Amino acid sequence: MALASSSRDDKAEKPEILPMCLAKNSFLKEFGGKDYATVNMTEKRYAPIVLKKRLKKLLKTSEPVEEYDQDGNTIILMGETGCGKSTQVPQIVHRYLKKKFPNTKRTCIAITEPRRLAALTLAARVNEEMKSTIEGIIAHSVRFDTNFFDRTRIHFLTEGILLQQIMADPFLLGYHVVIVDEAHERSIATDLILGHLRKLVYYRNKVAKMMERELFKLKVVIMTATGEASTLQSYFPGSKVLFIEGRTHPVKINYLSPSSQSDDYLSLTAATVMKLHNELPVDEHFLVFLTGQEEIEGVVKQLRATNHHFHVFVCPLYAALPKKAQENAFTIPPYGTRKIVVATNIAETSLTIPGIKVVIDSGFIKAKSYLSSHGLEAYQVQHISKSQAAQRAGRAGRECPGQVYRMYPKQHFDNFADFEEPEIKRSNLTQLHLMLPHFYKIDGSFKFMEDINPEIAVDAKLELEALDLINPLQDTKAMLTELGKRLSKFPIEPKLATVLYYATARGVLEQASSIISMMETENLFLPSNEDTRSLELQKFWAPEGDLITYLNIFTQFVKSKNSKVWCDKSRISFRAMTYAVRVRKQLIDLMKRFLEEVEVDYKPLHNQNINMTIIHCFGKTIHWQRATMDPTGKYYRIENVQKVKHSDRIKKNRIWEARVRENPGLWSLDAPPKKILHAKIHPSSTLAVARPSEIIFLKATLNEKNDLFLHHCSVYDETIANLRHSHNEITIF
DNA sequence: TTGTGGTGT
Repeated sequence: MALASSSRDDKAEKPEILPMCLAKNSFLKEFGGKDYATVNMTEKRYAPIVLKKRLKKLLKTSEPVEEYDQDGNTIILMGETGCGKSTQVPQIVHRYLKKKFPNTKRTCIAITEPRRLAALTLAARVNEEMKSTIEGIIAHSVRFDTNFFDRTRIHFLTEGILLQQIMADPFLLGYHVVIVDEAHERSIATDLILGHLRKLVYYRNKVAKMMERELFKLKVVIMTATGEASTLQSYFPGSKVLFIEGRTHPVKINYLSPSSQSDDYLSLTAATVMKLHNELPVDEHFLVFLTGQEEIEGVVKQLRATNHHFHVFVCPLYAALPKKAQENAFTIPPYGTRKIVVATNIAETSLTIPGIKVVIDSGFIKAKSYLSSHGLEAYQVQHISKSQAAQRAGRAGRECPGQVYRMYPKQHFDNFADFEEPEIKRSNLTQLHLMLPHFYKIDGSFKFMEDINPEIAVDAKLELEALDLINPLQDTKAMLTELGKRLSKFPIEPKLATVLYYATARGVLEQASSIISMMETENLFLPSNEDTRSLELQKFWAPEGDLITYLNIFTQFVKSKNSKVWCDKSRISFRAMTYAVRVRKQLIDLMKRFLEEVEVDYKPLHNQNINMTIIHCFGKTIHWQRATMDPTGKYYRIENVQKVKHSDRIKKNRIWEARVRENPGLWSLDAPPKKILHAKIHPSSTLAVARPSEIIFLKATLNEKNDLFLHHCSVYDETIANLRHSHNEITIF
């Protein structure tokens, strides 16, 4: 790895990128500062308790801080993918710590990854490279899978796990160095972690200086793709920036000539693939980037149907495709055959396909966006960013020099945004706002790298207020209600956590957690033709709708003793079911733990339909997600004013009628309606055909064609709505 | 009458 350094003062200068072999020393020089190798602290034992005490004392007496000066303790490490930084930097840091603190019982490095698979494979690879014979020195932690020990020195974990650890211990006393990998991906978790670390580095180092204990320092390494450094650098004032040389091969870029451009990028892409297939050597495999399943299947069909089919091996690749079919893309095709992988952005970051020499880039991506005017997440086809185009092109140069064919002219590329919008700007932030008070704990402040969109924040707070999880009149740091505090640690959406709480009070925790864990799975059903699907579904189908159908499927899976054979026969994903079982156990365990100090009254349900009770728990919690059918058979939202028990502010902002303004496709909340936009029950729902007159839904999405679809639907008529329970509500103190 | 990609002590 090769590094060059730059400080705040010479930002304008183009950084020098040095060859690989000099990397280690320059990194260590920056990492250890001047006193590297001269400091030899002797720590008899690891002493986090002392550190915690001093940190608390410091925070009690410290003045508000304008700028969290990193004082050289944060390093921003920029380098292309494939430069080896994810495996090398943790080892370099590990050896540095060992040398610097030779008598310390234990030092530990955390490395966060956005994806489970990366955390698992990197830990395995580093373990192999270091030839470590003691189990657990290098460990991984992802949900449901950890091999972390007290003796662990290098800990690869997902961002989600580190967030949970921050909420449990904001000072991260178990770590001496935190490395944030793939920071450029800017997931919501990345943004929270970076926002926390910039404060923590400041305070940990202040205490370390006061106590003259090097060991109490926290150092942070932010590893990111090459690109704009100034945003990160000003967010971490006093940080060092280093550049690492890449290990990828050159990729020749071919743009579409302006004369051949067309609105129909699909036909253009398919035609280009066929043309290139006829021109290029057959052992140069293709990777085609499109936006979604439907497009991909269409193009795949087209490519397979041509008379070239003897020489092409066409593989679709998208997340919903069963694992078995996905594996085709990773195989070596028959001799004399060209492999053509047609993929979504799953192949952009998550999966690396061997043997690719040519990339065909449509220039489009299907991405989530948040429509704050009506609190909906929408999926829309958009232009990619320049950095995504580079990322896609890079896929052609993993093993040898390659080329990319961009289905857009250079002039279009020049108009692309530099980077994609970070997830925090295009998502519902309800769950984030429930976690946020934990991040104010250190010194009562928190600032994101880029401010949250205020409309999105208002939406999130209103929903949390409606759920009684926050008190909006309080400061952010003290905003959570007692219930909110408890539910903030559940790994599910706040509204689902609240459903779980009500379900517990009514003695149907087990059933509600089954249903919720089923909703957490993706791609539950294996592909099958429509006729067999409806036959199979009959076995589980519940007249009440999707929620009880999920419960039936779960119950029968458990009855089958979690059998894969049963799953295959029922055209249900075994992977999804196994996942649901684990999520369910986690939810029940968490709920039991949080209710330990609370009296729960589990009265048996008598003379009452248990399914109605379960549905009532959902409907009562999310009463603003009720919808009713109009005479034309389409759905719109209803509001039941009597049931709105929270503040007037919410009533004003959330008159949940499905109306639309001039703008087609918008589900207006409060503006005078000009035109009513109707929602449809999503075809995957068991109620899509029956279409009962009154329903609740757990999710609404807007697709590319402006169809507003309701998901996870259940019948919810007046009988259920007015259900009275003899059970006591849980009171939480 | 249909689903970009991730993630959670």
